[in-house]
Amino acid sequence: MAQAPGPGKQVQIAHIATQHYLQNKTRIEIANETGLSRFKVGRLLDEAVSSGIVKIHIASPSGVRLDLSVQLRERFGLEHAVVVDVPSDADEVIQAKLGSTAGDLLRELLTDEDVLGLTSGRTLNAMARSLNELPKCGVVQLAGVAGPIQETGLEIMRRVSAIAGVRPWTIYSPLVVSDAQAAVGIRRQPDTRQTFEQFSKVTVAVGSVGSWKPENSQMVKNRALDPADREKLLERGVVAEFGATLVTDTGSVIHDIDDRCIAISEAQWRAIPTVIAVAGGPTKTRAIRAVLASGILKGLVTDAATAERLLGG
Amino acid sequence: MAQAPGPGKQVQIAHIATQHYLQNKTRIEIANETGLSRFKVGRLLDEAVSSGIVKIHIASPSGVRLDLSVQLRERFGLEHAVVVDVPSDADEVIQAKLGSTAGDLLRELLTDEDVLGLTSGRTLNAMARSLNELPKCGVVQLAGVAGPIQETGLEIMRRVSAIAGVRPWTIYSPLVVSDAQAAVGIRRQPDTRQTFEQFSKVTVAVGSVGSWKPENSQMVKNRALDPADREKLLERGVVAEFGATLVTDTGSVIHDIDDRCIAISEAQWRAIPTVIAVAGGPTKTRAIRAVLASGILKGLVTDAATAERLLGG
DNA sequence: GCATGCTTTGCTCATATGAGCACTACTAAT
DNA sequence: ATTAGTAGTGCTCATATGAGCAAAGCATGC
Repeated sequence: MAQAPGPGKQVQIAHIATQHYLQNKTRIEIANETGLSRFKVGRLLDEAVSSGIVKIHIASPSGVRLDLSVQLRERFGLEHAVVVDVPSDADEVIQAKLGSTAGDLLRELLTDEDVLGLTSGRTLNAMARSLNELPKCGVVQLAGVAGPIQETGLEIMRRVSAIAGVRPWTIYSPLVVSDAQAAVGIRRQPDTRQTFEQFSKVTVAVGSVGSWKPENSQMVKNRALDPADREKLLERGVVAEFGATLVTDTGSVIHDIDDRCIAISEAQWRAIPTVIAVAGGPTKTRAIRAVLASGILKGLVTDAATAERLLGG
Repeated sequence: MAQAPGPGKQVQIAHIATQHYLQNKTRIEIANETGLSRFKVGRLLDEAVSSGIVKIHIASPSGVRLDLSVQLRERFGLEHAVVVDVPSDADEVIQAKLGSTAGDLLRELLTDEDVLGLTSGRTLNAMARSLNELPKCGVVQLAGVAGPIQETGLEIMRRVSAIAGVRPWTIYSPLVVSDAQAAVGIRRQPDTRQTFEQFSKVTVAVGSVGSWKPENSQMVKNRALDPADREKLLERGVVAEFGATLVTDTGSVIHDIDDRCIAISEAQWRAIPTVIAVAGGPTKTRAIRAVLASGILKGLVTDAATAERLLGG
C-alpha cells in the first residue's frame, strides 16, 4: 500500500485534498467535517502528495519558463533572469518575443527616478516596438550605432523616449571609427559629450549581445573595422561584444580598440546598478556565456533553448 | 498587475513557490533566505496561486476519476463511490476494468471479521477473475443464478472463496422459478436454507445491476419469467434489478414476484452495512440511477461516462 | 501647499500546524 | 502463550501561519 492506496482511500484522499488545496479549508475544519482527527487529515494530505494524487505545477501562464529562469539566476548569480518559451527558432520570432518580454521587465523595474541606458541591436528594436508604457525616466544612448542601418538605432531612442515622454540623450555617431583621433573628435562634440556625462547616472541598462564566433554582430560588419583588425581581435580570443565591450570565453575584456569606440566603457558598465542583456538564438549562445562570465550583467532575457544550452554546458 | 505580474516578479514568485511547494520550506525559512518578510512571502505565495503560476492538480495515477468519484459520493450520499476512466466503451472492457477496481476496493475494505455477500453477473465475474488476495472472510451467495450460463455464477463463488481460503455458502438454484410453491421447496433445502441464514451476517455485499429498460439483464431473459410476467412488471415501472430486487425509476421496490425468487430480500439488503453495486455502460445508466434512488446502496463502482450521465441528468 | 484615498508594508495576537512521543492493535515468529 | 516488531493513532508543546490593523508611502485632487 506504500505505492498505491486502494480506490476507496484514493477517493477519500481526493476529497480531503480538494477541500484543502482547492477550497482552502484548514485541516481542522476538514477534520470536523469528516469526523477524522486533524492528525489523520494531515497524514492523508501528506499521502496525497507522496502518492502522486496531488500534483503541484509551477509554470507561467504567459510563456515564461520559470524553472529555467530560476536555474539561470542561481547558476550565474543574476538578479533578473527571464527565460521565455519560443515555439519557433527563427531569429525574428525569437527577437520579437525576447523584445516584448524585456519590455515587460523594463516596465516592471523602472520608476520615475531611474535613468535607462540602451544600446542598439535588432532585439532591442523589437523591444522598443513592443513598449507602450513607461515611467518618465531619463533615456540615454550608451553606444554609437553599428552597421549600415543606423536608423534603427536611433529609432529605438526615439520610440522609447517618446513613450517615456522625455528628451533622450543620443549619440549621432558610428560605434567604431577608423582611428583614435577621429574618436576623440567625436567625443568632443557637445551633444555626444553631454550624453557621455549621463552614463554615470544610468541606473538600468539594457543591451544586446553580439557574437564574434560565429560572426553575427553589427560591429564585426562595421566598415571601420577592417579585416586585419577583426582577425587580430579574433586571435586575441574575442567571442562577444556587449555595447563596444569585447569579451573572451573566459569573460575577460579586450581593450585593444577602446580608443576607437564611441560607447560606454567597461568600467562604466560595471558602475551601472542594473545591467540587463537581451539575447538569444543558437548563434549567440557562446557570446552570451562569455558576457555572463565577464560579470557585467545583473540580468538576462533569453529563450528556453539558449537557456538550456547555457545551463547544459 | 492584478492579472499578470511582470516577468521579474513571476520569476521571483516561481522561486518562492518552488521552495515552498516543492521543497517544503516554511515561509519563514524562505523569508530568511531571500531577505523578505514572512508576510511578503506569504502574499507572494497567495499571488502565485491567484495568478495561476502555481497550479494544483488532483488526479489519480491509476485511472480513478477522483473528481467524479467525490461528486457521485456527495450527490447520492454514498460512502464508497469509485469512478474509473475506461478508454473504450465496449462492454467487455468496461466490465473488466470495473471488476478489477471493485476487487481492489474489496481488498481494501474487507477484514477477517467481515462476511462478503455476492450476486452474479458478468461484471462480478470479471471481479472474481481479477482478485488475487483476500482476507479469510466468509463468502455468501446472495441470489440464485440467472440465465443459461449458471456456471459463471458458481464460478464466482468458487474463485472468491478459494482466494479467501474458506468454504462458500452457495445457492444451487435459479434466480427465479416458475411458481411460489417451487420456491418454497427450494428454500427448504438444507444447503439453501443454511445459506439464507447467513444473509443477516453479511457485512459487505457486492452486486451487479440488471437493466430492464433497455432489457439487458440475465433475469429478464430467465425462462421462468414468461413474456406475460415480464410485461406486467414493466408496466409496473420496473427498470432495474439488483439481486432479485426490482426497482422503478423513483427507487421504489416492486415485490410482485418476490415469492418466486430465490434471493436475498429487500429488507435483508437494507440490513447489510455496506452494499456496493458494480455496474457501468450506457445501457445500464437508467437502471443504476433507479437502484441509487432506492437507497439500498452504500457504494458504487462505475465508469466515467456513466458517472457523468448520472450526475448530468 | 495640503487633504484625500489607495496601495504596500510589517506588526500583534489568536489559531493552525508539525515533530516527536507514548499508546494501542495487530502480525509473525519463537 | 509469549515476545518482539510494525503500523496506526492521537496526544503535548513549540513553531508557523493568517486575519486584521496601523503606519508609511504615493499618487491625485483641490
